[in-house]
Amino acid sequence: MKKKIVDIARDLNLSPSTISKIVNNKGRISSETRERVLKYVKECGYLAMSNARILSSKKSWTIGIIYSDISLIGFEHPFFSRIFQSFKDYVAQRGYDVVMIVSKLGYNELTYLEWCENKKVDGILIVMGNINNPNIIEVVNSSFPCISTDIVMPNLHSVICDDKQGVILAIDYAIKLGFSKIMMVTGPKTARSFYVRTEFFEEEMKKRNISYNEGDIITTDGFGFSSGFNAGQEIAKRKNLPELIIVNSDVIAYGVIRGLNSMDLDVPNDISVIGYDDIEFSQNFTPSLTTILQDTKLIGEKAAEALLLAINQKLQKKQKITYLPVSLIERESTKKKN
Amino acid sequence: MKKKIVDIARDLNLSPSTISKIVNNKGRISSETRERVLKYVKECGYLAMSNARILSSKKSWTIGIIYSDISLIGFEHPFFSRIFQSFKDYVAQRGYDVVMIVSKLGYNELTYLEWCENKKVDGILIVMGNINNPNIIEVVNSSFPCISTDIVMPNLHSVICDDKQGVILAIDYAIKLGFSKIMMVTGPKTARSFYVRTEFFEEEMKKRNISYNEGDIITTDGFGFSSGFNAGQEIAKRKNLPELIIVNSDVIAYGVIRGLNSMDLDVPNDISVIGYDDIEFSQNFTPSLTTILQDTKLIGEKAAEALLLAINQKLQKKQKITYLPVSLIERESTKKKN
DNA sequence: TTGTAAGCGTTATCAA
DNA sequence: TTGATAACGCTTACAA
Repeated sequence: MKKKIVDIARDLNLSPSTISKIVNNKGRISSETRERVLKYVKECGYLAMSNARILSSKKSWTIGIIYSDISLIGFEHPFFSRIFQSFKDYVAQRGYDVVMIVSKLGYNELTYLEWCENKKVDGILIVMGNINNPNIIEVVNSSFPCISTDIVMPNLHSVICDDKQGVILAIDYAIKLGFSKIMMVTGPKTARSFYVRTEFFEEEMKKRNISYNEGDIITTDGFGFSSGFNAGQEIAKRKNLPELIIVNSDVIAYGVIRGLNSMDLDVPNDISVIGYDDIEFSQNFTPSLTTILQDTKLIGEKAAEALLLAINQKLQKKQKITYLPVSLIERESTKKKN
Repeated sequence: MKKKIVDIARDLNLSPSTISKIVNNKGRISSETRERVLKYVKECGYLAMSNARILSSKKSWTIGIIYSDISLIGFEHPFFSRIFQSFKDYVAQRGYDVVMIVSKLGYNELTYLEWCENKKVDGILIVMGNINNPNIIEVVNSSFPCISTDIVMPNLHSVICDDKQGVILAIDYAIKLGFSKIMMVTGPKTARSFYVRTEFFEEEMKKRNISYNEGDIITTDGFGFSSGFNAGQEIAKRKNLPELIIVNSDVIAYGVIRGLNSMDLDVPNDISVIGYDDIEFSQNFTPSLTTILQDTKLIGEKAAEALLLAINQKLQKKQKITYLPVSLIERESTKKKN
């Protein structure tokens, strides 16, 4: 049977509170007894029972995770899965457990906030969420420290990739290849990333005096392959073909390529294509996809770091965005002019 | 401020223990007070503080999840992610929270078992694990109820898809298409599923009197695209080409197809290919992949159901395997003979 | 520097 | 049918 704190205390002829102070690194204790206790504690592998500890202290050493939401993708999206994984590893190293927040627990319908209060979580990670979800809004505006690796909204600290840099990398790369007839295909603008990337596209194209018109930005009505396929076919029908297409998602990009193929246009020989995300299959597509890589591991770590900071320093909540760098991976779907 | 049980008791002029009994559906209470309490409890949204409850009772309403392991894939593997998601939803409906089990919590290296004891979890799901991991072996042989959706071992109840049926479906489909020169490409046999599928392949081929020899089963040395690519090239070099190849993983299958392509062999015109898993991209490959679909949602639900049963009935631990049906999805990578 | 005692919010036992 | 009271195992004022 595992020893409790009273057992340790008895064995060492000390009081439980002394043990507690030592293992939690609080109060002033003679270095002699401190070492004696630490040694013994290590020997018998003592660890304070999680629930008793949480009950009697303010801290729970637990972080609640809001994943999935209205969108049905949830855990199946490798982009967010990776972020979650790296976040989890980072906080685990520092003693935090990670619990999935659910809004229905048994017969009770709970708001996220109620759930968090009930569990006394120390902080909350929104891996993936929806800014219009009242449940999320409530949590963000509560006193719980929060961090997001997806949504951006008032009162919330978000750790996300630098979409502006991504677009710039893509455009400059296109220029370097010798192209000036550049298009963008983007997913639904309800998603923040798709929205801002088109904004930056227009901005940067103007800045570089590259002409383009409205029709050079196509917004698909879905997130998947087939949306891209349709866009690809539509592009192929135009009399004035682009030389290069920047697509704001690898999945859609792959659809675009096949759509072009279906109209007898080759990538990259007729048209070059740049994707976004670098999903696992991007290197296995035919052609393999030149794309903008987002470092999901880094996102998870930085988010974890920021959240733990907020937890420990009781920082005032305010909107903040931490941008992380992206990079361009050169593969076969793009090719120099001529 | 949320009401505690004492607040409720005071408001209603009852004792905390009475309230407790009612919300937990225990003891004999007059239906009159029961209803009065239930009504009030619902009104003010009272919910017992999780940690206090766990501390004073035997049950924690928490299930620990062992995910990822020696293999580095972890959450990035959509197959397991989906299982986890559906498991989580099922148990949440019945009042259980789900916590990731980590083996390092702060400065303490914990075994899985120690962690589970510390958290007093009610049961454990092994989404993905390794049978050689001492940590896992220890947990499986402990008194904690366990369920696995991946590994199979003594003392453990596993809920997995029927690999035999999958192989039979593939072979019979090949026969239906008119083929008799059938090969199998499999991933490393250290993985249970790859191992048993090759076993079943040999068994069923013999049973049907379809001739094949050793060389007709290729074992790749990796799980990825490139492993398949190499296998595809190797096959293409043979003088005696197969008519159909059963590949035990979609990812590898895609590699095989490209490997064949690289040697000027077309799929399905020269050779048909059947995959396994039905990953998201299987319908978007060129050609789209005929494959064996595993119902991940069902796996998660059945595993959850079985685990909750084990928890509530304190069943004796023993090895057991629950097989779930698979199905064949017909797409473009296969084609009738001639 | 160490110990005492109260308290965290429940549930469980037993008595009324 | 209900209510006292003692756990549950820990932390934390406060006292020594």
